[in-house]
Amino acid sequence: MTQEKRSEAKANQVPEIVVGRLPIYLRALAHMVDEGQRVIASQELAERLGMSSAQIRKDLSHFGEFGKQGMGYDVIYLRDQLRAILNVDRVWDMVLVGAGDLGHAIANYGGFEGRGFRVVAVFDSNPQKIGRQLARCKIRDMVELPDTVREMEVKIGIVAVPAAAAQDVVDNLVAAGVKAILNYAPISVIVPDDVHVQYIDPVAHLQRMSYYLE
Amino acid sequence: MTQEKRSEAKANQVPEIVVGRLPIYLRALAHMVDEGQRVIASQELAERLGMSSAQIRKDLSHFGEFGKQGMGYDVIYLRDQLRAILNVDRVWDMVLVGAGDLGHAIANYGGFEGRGFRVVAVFDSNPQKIGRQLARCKIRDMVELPDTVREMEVKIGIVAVPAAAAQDVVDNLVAAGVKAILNYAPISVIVPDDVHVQYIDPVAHLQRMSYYLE
DNA sequence: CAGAGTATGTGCGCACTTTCACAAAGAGCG
DNA sequence: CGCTCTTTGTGAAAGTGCGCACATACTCTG
Repeated sequence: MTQEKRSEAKANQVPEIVVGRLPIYLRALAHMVDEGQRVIASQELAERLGMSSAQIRKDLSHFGEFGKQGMGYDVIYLRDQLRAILNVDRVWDMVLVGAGDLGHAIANYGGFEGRGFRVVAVFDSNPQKIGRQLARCKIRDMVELPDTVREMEVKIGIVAVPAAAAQDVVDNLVAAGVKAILNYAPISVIVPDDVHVQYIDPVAHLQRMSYYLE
Repeated sequence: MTQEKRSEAKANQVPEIVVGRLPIYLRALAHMVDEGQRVIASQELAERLGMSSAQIRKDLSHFGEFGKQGMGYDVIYLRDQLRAILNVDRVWDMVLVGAGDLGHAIANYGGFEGRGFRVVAVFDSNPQKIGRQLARCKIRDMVELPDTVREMEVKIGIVAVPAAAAQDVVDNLVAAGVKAILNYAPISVIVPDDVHVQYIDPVAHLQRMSYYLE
């Protein structure tokens, strides 16, 4: 039954908002493993995350029963289950487009490793940059993008180009078969229904908070 | 009436989820201004952002009446109104804690300027780094943080330190009077009710998408 | 092994969000 | 100026999400 529930989860349409919280739980659990904590109650996890324990339990219940009544959750077990649910019990290859300052920071970011992702190719359209080394990758010409993405069967793209170029880059990635895009350009892009986009826009977050300031 | 509505907006508790969408609208409008578009209908804006036009209209209606029936919205006017609502018709000073790779990337990020924010001070606890120049700032010792934040009356802090140090840094910022924190460390932190926190965790966004992959 | 204590998983109702759909308001044209 | 066309702003309806509260199940102690 638990197994059945887990495999049906995607068909059963787990709410997006729930999926969005799973990485938060996973992040917290990973730290607890580091700290040597073996067991955690939804109550305590909730306090750490500033949310209600019922929400955590209900979120997890979409995917199965992971806790032991009277005890709580085995930290390592739950972490591994969440990794499996989120498909990060493997490593996903990503291509990075844009080798400017931002692209450099992303390529050198140490936080991907160990959490399920890595950059395997970098592209830029500036001839000055093409051929240079960036982290473990040689910077390639944008025109090579379609072939590379297809050959390597990459499903995730990171966009780190100026806003004006972002939609164009996204169209290229989508045409090449990419199904998930992490967009650092401060602009909303349009993609087909079967492609996912997430935005990294620190300024948008800051503005959200500045509303409440003063 | 419009004016009244605007000034009452904060007391009237505009839903957080609405406030969170305003920066998205502002971002899109800023681009339209650049592109020379003068007028926009909620319909067209909605298509660009992949949402419903009714939602845009209802969101804006929390703050006043900005459109002209039969015409749509004056792009520049609406942009300026949103800037005022979000309090970014001024420039907010921010302190950055952490001068590692990530801190460097943030300090050199050109996207803050022009959208209402700037970094005015950088701190690190590593004696090797203290005193060095980073962007326009000299890196200061963490022990100077409380005095500096208070003297400069800074209300926003950016955390770019390892996860293990994040809660400690946040506590320091809060004690010094910071009311908004942008946290790049991949860990949830605890703050008093009157302090706002937003998280930048690219991996969390990636995991959210990898759930749907394969 | 029984009884006390603890924490899960979930049905239910409330609250919040989104969408629908339309009256009202302005633009433009003849 | 009146008629048509467009698009806003918004009540009301539909749809989602959240937390309470409790039955259930497991642990631990004596």
